[in-house]
Amino acid sequence: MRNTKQKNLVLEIINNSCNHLTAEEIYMECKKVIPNISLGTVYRNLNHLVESYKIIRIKMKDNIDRFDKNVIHSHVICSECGKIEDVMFDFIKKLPIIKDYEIMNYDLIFNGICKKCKEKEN
Amino acid sequence: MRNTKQKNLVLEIINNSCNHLTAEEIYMECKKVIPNISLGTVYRNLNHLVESYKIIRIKMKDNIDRFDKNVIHSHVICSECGKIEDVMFDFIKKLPIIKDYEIMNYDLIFNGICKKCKEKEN
DNA sequence: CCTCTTATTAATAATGATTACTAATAAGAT
DNA sequence: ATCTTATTAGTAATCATTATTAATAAGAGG
Repeated sequence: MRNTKQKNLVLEIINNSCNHLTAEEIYMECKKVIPNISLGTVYRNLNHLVESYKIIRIKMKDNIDRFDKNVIHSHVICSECGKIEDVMFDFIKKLPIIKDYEIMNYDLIFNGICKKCKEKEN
Repeated sequence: MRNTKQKNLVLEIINNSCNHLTAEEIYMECKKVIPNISLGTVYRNLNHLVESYKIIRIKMKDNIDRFDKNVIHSHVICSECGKIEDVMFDFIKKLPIIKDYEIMNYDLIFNGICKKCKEKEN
């Protein structure tokens, strides 16, 4: 895996963001620095960075992936409006031993209804 | 939400299967009973059943969703071959209290490398 | 510093899982 | 039985993501 300014930029954008960015959003941020960067390049580097555990991919119900720093934490997603937030609490203290598998990490997503949507319901 | 033989069939197929079926696989099973059932009908009912917590949706890296019974358990997925298996252990004893959210359930996926892929690597 | 190999890139086309649309049908309430 | 409307079959459209290709640039090894 080679070092490129495109790959470094994608990683830097994700590490410096507090949001859970989509590929399209990362692409727009990249263009501010490298105006002619290609969307395909962003997608390819996102895949590389996920595979090398530099970032994490969050699979959303709307089929638009989001990307985040690889810091141990979980997420809570509102089933109603799709809002996603970090949950900074270690529900799983250490990686479990699962027969016939070498476990690298885990994805934990809590599904629920946020305050705003709850109020709208009533 | 109305009861239809199509919706009941989709639910029955998922509840009677030990695998994590794709929409296409469920569609093929449905056709054995209702030959002219539409793929769109399967997708619509899958969405209804997920929204009403009758089944769960598993978002996969290959962007092909899989569906499973709504019984509390987790999954382990091989990053190499994509194989998915059940993990019948309650890592999270009860749903946590998260500020500003009413939590309904959670999705927990362990990522790792299976025995077969590990052996292939060496 | 210079090759040389080959991973990476920009630009664009293609893919395919899922959703949208529409007229016909059938739940199930009254 | 009638009526409303959610659901259906069939088909077309969507669009996030991947594939393709010729040109470029890491970075290894002289």
